[in-house]
Amino acid sequence: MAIRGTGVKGIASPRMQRRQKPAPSNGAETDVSPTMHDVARVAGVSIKTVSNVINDFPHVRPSTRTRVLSAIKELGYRPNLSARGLRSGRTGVIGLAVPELRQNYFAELADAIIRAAEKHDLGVLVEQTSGDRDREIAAVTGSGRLRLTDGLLFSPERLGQDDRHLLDNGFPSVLLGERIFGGPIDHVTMHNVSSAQAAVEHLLRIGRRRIALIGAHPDQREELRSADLRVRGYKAALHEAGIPVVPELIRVAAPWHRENGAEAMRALIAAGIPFDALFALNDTLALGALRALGDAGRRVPDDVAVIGFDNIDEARFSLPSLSSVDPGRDVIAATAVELLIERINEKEGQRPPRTIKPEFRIVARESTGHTGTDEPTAGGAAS
Amino acid sequence: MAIRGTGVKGIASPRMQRRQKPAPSNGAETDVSPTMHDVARVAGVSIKTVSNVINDFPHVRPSTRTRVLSAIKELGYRPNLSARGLRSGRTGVIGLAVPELRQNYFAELADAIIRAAEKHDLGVLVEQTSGDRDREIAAVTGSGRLRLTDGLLFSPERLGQDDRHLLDNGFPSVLLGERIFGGPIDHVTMHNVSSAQAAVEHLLRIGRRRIALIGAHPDQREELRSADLRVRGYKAALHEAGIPVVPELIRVAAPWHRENGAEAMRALIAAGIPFDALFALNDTLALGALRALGDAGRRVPDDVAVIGFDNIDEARFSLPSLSSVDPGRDVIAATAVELLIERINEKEGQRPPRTIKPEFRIVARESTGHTGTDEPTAGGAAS
DNA sequence: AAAGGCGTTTATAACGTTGTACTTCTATCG
DNA sequence: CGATAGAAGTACAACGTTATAAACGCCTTT
Repeated sequence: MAIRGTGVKGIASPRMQRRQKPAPSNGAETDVSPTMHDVARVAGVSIKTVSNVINDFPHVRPSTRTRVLSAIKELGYRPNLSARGLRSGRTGVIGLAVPELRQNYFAELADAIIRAAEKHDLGVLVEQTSGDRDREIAAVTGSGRLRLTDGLLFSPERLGQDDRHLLDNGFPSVLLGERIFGGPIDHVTMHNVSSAQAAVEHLLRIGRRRIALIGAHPDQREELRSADLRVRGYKAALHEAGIPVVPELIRVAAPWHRENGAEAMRALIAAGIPFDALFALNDTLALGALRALGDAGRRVPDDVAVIGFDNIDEARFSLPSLSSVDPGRDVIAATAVELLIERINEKEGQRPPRTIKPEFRIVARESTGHTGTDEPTAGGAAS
Repeated sequence: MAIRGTGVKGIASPRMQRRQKPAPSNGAETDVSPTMHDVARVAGVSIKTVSNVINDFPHVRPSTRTRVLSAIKELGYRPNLSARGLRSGRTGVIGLAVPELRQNYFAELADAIIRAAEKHDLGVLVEQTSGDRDREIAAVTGSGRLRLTDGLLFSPERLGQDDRHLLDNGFPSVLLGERIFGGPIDHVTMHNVSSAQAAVEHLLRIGRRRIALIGAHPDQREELRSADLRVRGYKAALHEAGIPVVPELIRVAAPWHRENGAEAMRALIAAGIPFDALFALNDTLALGALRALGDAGRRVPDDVAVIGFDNIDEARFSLPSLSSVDPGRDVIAATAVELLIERINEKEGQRPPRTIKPEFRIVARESTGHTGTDEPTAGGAAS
């Protein structure tokens, strides 16, 4: 009964689609994204042929191919990844969940991972868990935003050995870091024990005998956390050198931030225990300790030699530059991405989880008396 | 003609879909992701009702809602974002193109942006352009991977004023940084001139008169790059204080990396020109210069007071801690995300591009003789 | 008691792509 | 020269979601 025209009341006239496509009467292009249909029409072929060209399928005549390609270029066509993702079940994006990028270590890790993923034409959606246990759980169980992704690289900071079961989420995932071992999924980590041992041996080699350690975990139980593993390497090195372990030289610091490194060093100095070297369980702690040593008037490396762990970029430029353990970040990133891709492509026959540890090397710099250019003192493996 | 059974030759039997869904005869769930259809069946409603519940539409009876919600929970249903993206034209993901995360400044920027985006339920796909002009062009013109995204936050490092036109890509985009001004898209940047002026005034206030600058652009033309703008602020401060500008104290350094800061400082010292303060055009340069000052035996701040720009986290923990200009990174991030969202939601009526500059503040630390806790010496606006 | 009105719910058609099955064309061979 | 294999191209149906329009209740109104 309604007369053609504006409806009487709330009767909304069929609203125009957001992206209207005017009939391409003139040569000018519209501002909405063209689809395969448009390309097909311009090239005078079916949309499937367009698809075939785009996906490099065989059985497309060269002449047809060039016709389609030029239509694509002319229209500025770009595939709709949502549609492709819906159809193919793949989005071409993987998720990366890290505590926070403002922590140098994770920024560099993310950097390396994005580069590695890019080689495989994968995008990386970065999620920050902010050192929050619940957010880590959300990320790994998929409650989070990451359902647009094909898989997940997960670097926890709060979840621990007891949360192993959470990793078994049926979603392609690869674990990074040193907080959980023996979990149900692939894991790329590092030679914590042997590389820590090598770091301490480096200090021993330059004649130090009273080697402090900063970064032990507050609770006393020996677990599998990287802190515990590195402490184990520290003790092993001392043991093999026949040097007794002095408990007072092992200092707690958590989390591994600069302020805590500085704080632990101040406490160590205040305690009045003599020491001539420091093994900090990561570079950030070491940099904080360096700061506290400077405040206290102790010269590095003359009075105290210092070595860190992780070999973050900053270590090269601190004053003095910081010796460190390079755990092979680029290799870790590349390996993690490759494992994840394998899992994504895996049909059903779940292979058992793998754990991979790239080789490490000790990078000697000024803080342990090295003056020349960067040069690895020792490579290694065999954790 | 073919007998039922294996085909004679290449006749592929209709292959099963990758994700088969067994009839849900028993209570046990299958391992494939359930869809709205599954939820609808379990809840005994239509799929549209499920959709309505998920999208918090009105006109759903409470009893129906709870029934649907429990079905969702029971099945562990999770919406397929590709499908949603296809249908709605939105993916819920924005792109962030930065040079590289291993540069502290960009890591912290990305950190802030991811947090800001999360507040709006947006994911962030991070792309690294690696300081490569072609890759920056690819990112901004959309040739890259970012077509799964609803919009782009772009922080160029190579593109300059002459590339303005490239930004007009018809894709919702917001520009960050100080390399391009007056472009065709929204821009979130900072008060380069006035904040640089304030930084130098800070040095003047503590009695310094021969203030060096590190980070000027190699080419001499005065453009609109952040380097030029900050140099302008430097000169303005000196001018107002009635102090002549000494060209030899203005040192070139590019790009703004530690090594170049150290290098420029070494050159400055070698040139034998007296100076009692340094304004480094960013913190990274300042940290490099700090390193070189230390090597040369100059005390900071006693012999040379130093102030940087950006207020990266690291500035708080260097030795000595570094005074800096805080350009308001969190505000910049939040603003950029909000502008982008506005543009994404914009129908057609293109509002003209906007440029927004948050307030800045000067953070005085040890490198300019401040010993207490962090405290802003001056806030400011009005570029 | 029939007619409307409003709160709910549903059937169905997109969105843009790729896989399957089929058709048409071309060249080669006996 | 007709048969035929393979290359080249096409029609159509998914993928899982949301928007539209229409239908179904149930209650109020006349």
